Amino acid sequence: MTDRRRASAAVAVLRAVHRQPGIERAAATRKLAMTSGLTTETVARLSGLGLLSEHPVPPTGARGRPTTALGPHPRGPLVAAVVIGHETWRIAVAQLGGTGLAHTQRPHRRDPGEVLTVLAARLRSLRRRYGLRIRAVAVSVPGTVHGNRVAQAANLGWSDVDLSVLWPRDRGARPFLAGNDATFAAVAEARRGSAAGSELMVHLFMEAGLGGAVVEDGRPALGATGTAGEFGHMPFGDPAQPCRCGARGCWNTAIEGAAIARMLNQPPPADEVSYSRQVFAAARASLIPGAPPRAELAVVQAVARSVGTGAAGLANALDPSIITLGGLGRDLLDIAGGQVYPAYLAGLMQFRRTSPPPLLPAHFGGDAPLVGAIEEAFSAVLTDEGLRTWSSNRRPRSRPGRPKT
Amino acid sequence: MTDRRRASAAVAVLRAVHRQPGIERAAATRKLAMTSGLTTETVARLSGLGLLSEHPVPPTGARGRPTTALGPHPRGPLVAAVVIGHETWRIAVAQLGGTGLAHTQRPHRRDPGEVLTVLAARLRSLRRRYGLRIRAVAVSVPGTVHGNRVAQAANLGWSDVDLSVLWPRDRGARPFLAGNDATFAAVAEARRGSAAGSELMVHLFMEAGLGGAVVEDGRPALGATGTAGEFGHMPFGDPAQPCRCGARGCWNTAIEGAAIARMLNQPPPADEVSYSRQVFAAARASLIPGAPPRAELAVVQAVARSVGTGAAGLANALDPSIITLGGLGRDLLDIAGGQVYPAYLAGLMQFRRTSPPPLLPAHFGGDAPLVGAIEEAFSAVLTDEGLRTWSSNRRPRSRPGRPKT
DNA sequence: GTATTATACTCGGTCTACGAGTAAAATAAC
DNA sequence: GTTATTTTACTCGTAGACCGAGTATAATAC
Repeated sequence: MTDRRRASAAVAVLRAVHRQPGIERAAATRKLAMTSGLTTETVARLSGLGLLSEHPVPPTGARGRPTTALGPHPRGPLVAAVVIGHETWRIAVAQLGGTGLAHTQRPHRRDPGEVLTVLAARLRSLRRRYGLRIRAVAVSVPGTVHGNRVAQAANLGWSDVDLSVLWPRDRGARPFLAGNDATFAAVAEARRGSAAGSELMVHLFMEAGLGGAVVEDGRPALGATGTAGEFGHMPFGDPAQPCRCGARGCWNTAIEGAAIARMLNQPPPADEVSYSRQVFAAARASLIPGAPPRAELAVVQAVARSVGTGAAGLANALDPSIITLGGLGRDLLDIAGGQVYPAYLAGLMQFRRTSPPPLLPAHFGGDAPLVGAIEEAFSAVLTDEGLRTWSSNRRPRSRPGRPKT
Repeated sequence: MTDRRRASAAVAVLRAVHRQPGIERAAATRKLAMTSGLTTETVARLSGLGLLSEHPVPPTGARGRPTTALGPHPRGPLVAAVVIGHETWRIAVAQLGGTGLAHTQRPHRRDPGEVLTVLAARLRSLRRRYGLRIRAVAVSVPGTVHGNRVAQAANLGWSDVDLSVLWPRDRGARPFLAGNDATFAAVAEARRGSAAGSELMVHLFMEAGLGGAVVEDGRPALGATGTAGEFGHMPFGDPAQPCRCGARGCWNTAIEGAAIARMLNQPPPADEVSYSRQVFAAARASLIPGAPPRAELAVVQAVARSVGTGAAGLANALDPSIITLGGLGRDLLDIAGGQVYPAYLAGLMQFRRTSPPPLLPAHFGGDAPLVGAIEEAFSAVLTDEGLRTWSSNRRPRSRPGRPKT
């Protein structure tokens, strides 16, 4: 039968090392409730496979035989992460633990063909350089992603773009994941950011509009078609306001750049992300003592109240242990936390107010989608299946020495 | 290490039989991707343990050695389910597959002490009658449940009531689960109702207010504190309307009995559930051709639009494969489907409209919480741990014959 | 009757993890 | 300095679950 087991001890150890590089053997043994014998076997096997390395730890002064620290192997598995932003693209290669080995960032002109051609070339080059060490690729896009296609990316002006050209399938069938930037950002916060270790978190990612994700034990809720997390299209707004999505009263109509422009009696901006950033900067400037009051501040405060109320509604419905605000949401808390928090508390059901889920700024800024993409790529690698594939790739050269001629 | 495996083959077979009693051995073998040898071993073991029974199947006329059908064992494990409703309580005992062996329903006077005393006595009696065959108990309450306590149950007038008195812990530590009726109703629909087999469903359960749950692969999303699913307290309503929960603009303020009374310029009803039912009945009556138009119909239609719009918002955010409407929601679709569906479609993001998640009436009516409670109780039983407990309980009498004197 | 087909059963082998016992490498006590 | 204590690592026999190849069984088809 197709392997009915959960993560084997080997995968559990790899995941523990990925989550916390440098974790000590003895600590991992306890945390995973393993017997010391199993740890010995497992670590020996994983080291032999080139999956992790052991290092001595500096003496602690405590009694007992010293343990060792577990870290990524210098020739161990890697993942590639690609982030297509509204002005630049980024590529990174990361090893176990999430630390990067390579990183490139370039501006682009939003032409899908052009961008994908350049990125495909970069990925080919990485493939040549790292070979089979690259075990998975994740691509983040600021838009709606269905399978490997970008259905719609408003801020890029893309629609129905096939991303699978970036990573031709090879015999190894290495995982290729495409996803929404807000979802990846949420994963980043849940695994390594403000919500690290949380069982159930909600991330609200505010850039042009509002996106995000529910993340349970580090796994994002992707929905039936992979398009969950469009929180900006819940009817938390004014029912009279039409939204670009075709509905009315979407939360986004109280938050996104076009909404801010409307409230400021300005024409709809061409680049909403940059526009919102400017308005936020202006609002922030008027906070400086003695600075003249500006209309931008009042608008940002209105947005803040809307975000607070909506966050409370999500807390009521989903009962998360924590909510994080990313992207411009971090600035929002900074500039108008005095509006966000009261609105949040007021929107919570009475019984939730005694210990409300913390509403915190995200830990990551612009790196969030990249970190999340790396995490998701590793999630696809650190499985029993991934372990099998890695082992079988290495088996041919298991006997060290020159290849026979 | 503490058993790292997923459900063993034995548990997988038990779950398959529970899901589909009478499933054929050969079909189960294929469905679970088992080898025939493993099936032989597993079925023999489970039959021997008194967990399931084999029956010949009527000849199909097809070639090949005939298979057998798998069903619950006549002395196999049972669960008890208790449903406390706003006017009556119910208790049922069910065997593998969910079919009932016993069922009682009685009216009550909403006095917590009185109700719990009677229910505890009934459960003691069931315990005497069925002994250790009862492996778990689930209790459904129309209110907010934290652990084993009812935090608040508005329609019962209960607050801070401890349910654990119903089921004293014994050595076996048999699972005792308390939960919200809407959550159990959602599970019922997801496992055996309109959304049977769905990967990701959202259930909206409308009784006094709106509750429900997101159910993924049959498992309800309970939230960090077990109080997820309070969809009625998302701000989908008029921001000016105060809600009993302490917030403003809750969806409930457009839907619940008090809201309906307000819209009809009537005083707030004492029993909202009954009141809403009456209004719905009046609205339904005015649909009969030739009947005089009634204000109730317009109000129910307004409620319908609100439900449709909100359901769309949830679909946008959560991307379910199906949404079901239970409780009064079934009547709502019946009476005012012409308002629900257009509002639902209009509220969906453009790209979801080409194949929107079906919005269907629930399959179960008043039985939904009972069926869901039985399902959840069995979920707690059909695990490796549950299997171990059952086996160890039987081990003493493993050698058939009279007990030694 | 014999062939074909679908299913069930048998049994040796593998893999994972347990658990009890032993060894190693540090500090603490005398 | 030697011995005791503590913590961790390693060894090895055993148990359990499942695979997989081969065999047996019970039906229909020819």
